[in-house]
Amino acid sequence: MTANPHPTAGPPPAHGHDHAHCIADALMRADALCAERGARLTALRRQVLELVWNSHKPRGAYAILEDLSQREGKATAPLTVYRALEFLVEHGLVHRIESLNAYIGCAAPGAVHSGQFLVCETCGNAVEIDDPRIRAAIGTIAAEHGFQVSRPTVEVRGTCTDCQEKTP
Amino acid sequence: MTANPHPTAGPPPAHGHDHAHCIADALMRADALCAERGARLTALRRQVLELVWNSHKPRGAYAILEDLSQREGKATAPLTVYRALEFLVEHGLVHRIESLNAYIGCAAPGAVHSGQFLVCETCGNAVEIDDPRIRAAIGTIAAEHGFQVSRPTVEVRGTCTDCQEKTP
DNA sequence: TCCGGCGATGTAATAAGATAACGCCATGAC
DNA sequence: GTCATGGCGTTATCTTATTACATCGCCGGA
Repeated sequence: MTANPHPTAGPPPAHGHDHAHCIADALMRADALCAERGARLTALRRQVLELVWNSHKPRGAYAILEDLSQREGKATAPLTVYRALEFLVEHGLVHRIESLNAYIGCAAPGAVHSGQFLVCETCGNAVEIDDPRIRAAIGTIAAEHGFQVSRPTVEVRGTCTDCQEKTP
Repeated sequence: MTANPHPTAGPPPAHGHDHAHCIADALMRADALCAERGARLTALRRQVLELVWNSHKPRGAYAILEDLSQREGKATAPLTVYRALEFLVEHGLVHRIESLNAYIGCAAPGAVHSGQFLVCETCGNAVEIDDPRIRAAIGTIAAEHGFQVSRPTVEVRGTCTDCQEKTP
């Protein structure tokens, strides 16, 4: 990580797209969403959001912490990051990937997010999906059990297309 | 926890069933399955399995560790428990609930387990389901993304019937 | 203007969860 | 018997997350 002190200025993370655009978009949407809700997207929170969006890989809180410390030029406490992440998760700007203890930017904040992910075990990328069939199936079976859903979590581990091609 | 030094000898955990039966069943199935596979269900592993089955609530590794230490009458190292859990998970006798960092006995070891759970946030109970619709939906969308599934995880947080009735 | 309150952040300590490295011992194959 | 293997013990350490308490700064009302 020390090789690239300014991660956001680096080349796109081999994902075949202009990632700077992803980040800029995410920040814009976050600004809009928070303005709309009267939520305070402070400099710190915005910075953490940007660091989360640094790639399409879920990032651990302590990895973000390191980046943040580096940017600020001074050591930052874990709590600082956890609090920012808490805010971002609450507002649906970031999702937590439970099976990795890691965080990833939400592709569609504001919209319904049932939190479904395809997580590649090889490259580490995670793609957010929001499949109505899965959502429906969960709703149905929950109803059958008289279970009231508050937060459905779907994390599918496996291998993405790119990685399958690389190692056939 | 210190109030009940012999958890397995206690009353059923308010779940409306003879839980001792659940435990005995689970152990029997485990014995059979391991015998069939030539896997060694040692005394330690069996003990840990029993402790996992102590309730229908997912239990943390350190909670199990405490129970184990108490039973053995001497301090046990975390690794001991983790190794046993690893074995049990590998053989599908126990599932890990990612969103809780906790472990729970598998209701149907040997059968296909796609690892789907309804987790009650109030009472802590987790019910394993294995809904073909959810499984199918995950399979479909994964295929659509060219994603090769290795381990699907579905953990639905919410409130179970009993707890809904208690706090309407 | 000053003050009170509240939300955001800083600091320190520690809890909770998990693993790495090393070695001993029991079991079973030969 | 001896050797290899797998299970287990011991110690240290790492990662992840939270608790408790202090401080800062902004904003509204007196």
